[in-house]
Amino acid sequence: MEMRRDIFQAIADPTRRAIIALIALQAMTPNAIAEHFDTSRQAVSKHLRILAECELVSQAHKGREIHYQLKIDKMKEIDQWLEQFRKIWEDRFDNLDQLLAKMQEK
Amino acid sequence: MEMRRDIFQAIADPTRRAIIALIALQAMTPNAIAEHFDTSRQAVSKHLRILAECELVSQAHKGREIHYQLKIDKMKEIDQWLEQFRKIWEDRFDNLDQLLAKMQEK
DNA sequence: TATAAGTGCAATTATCCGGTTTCGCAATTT
DNA sequence: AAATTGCGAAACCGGATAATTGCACTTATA
Repeated sequence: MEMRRDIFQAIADPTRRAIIALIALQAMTPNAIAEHFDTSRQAVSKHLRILAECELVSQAHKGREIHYQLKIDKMKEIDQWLEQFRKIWEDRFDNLDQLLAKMQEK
Repeated sequence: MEMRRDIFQAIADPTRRAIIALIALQAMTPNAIAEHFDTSRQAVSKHLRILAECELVSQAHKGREIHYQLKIDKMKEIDQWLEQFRKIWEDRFDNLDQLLAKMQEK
């Protein structure tokens, strides 16, 4: 029943996106994270589990606390997927640029 | 009716991501798109409906055919969301860069 | 040692999602 | 006019999801 998750599914949930942003700069415990949302600690824990399955977070155990932090490098996968589209919209921008240049010549 | 969808949910499904890539450069009909997948035309139609709800595709009616094309600009929304993380990983790269520079000084 | 705090896991439930099948409608072809 | 083609909508189904609740385990504190 361990479903194969990927990073795109991970960021589909708005709460998960908020968590990702929250722990991007500094590690946080599940309890501390849960305080930022209108949901239970267990629900946050589940989200963290999903993020961990996608290797999007790292865990640092300190006594009975567990500090979660975003593995920022993993986010580059989204960036890489976007690359194909970025090429297109940049090309179109260039074309528009050239068109404007031609119009100015006349 | 369901205004509950956003672009992140749209790209969560792998088939939808493939459709997006397929119609990024040129408009295609549902039938033509469906030929690229191991699924029915109706299923593709459902995906296109979801993409349309997110304003990710444009429709051009030609007789009884409907040509769908990706609204590439909408993809920039993902890019904008990534911006916050791009800053972080670029900063870390800079730090690493400076660290390497210092090490070479000695 | 007894209690409290921090956490993960299991069971439950209501909802959502993606697919198929069937159907109806409009545009084209014969 | 009749048959075909292209399409979306509705009904349905099995599996996935997200949230809650209850519990068990470990670590810290009284």
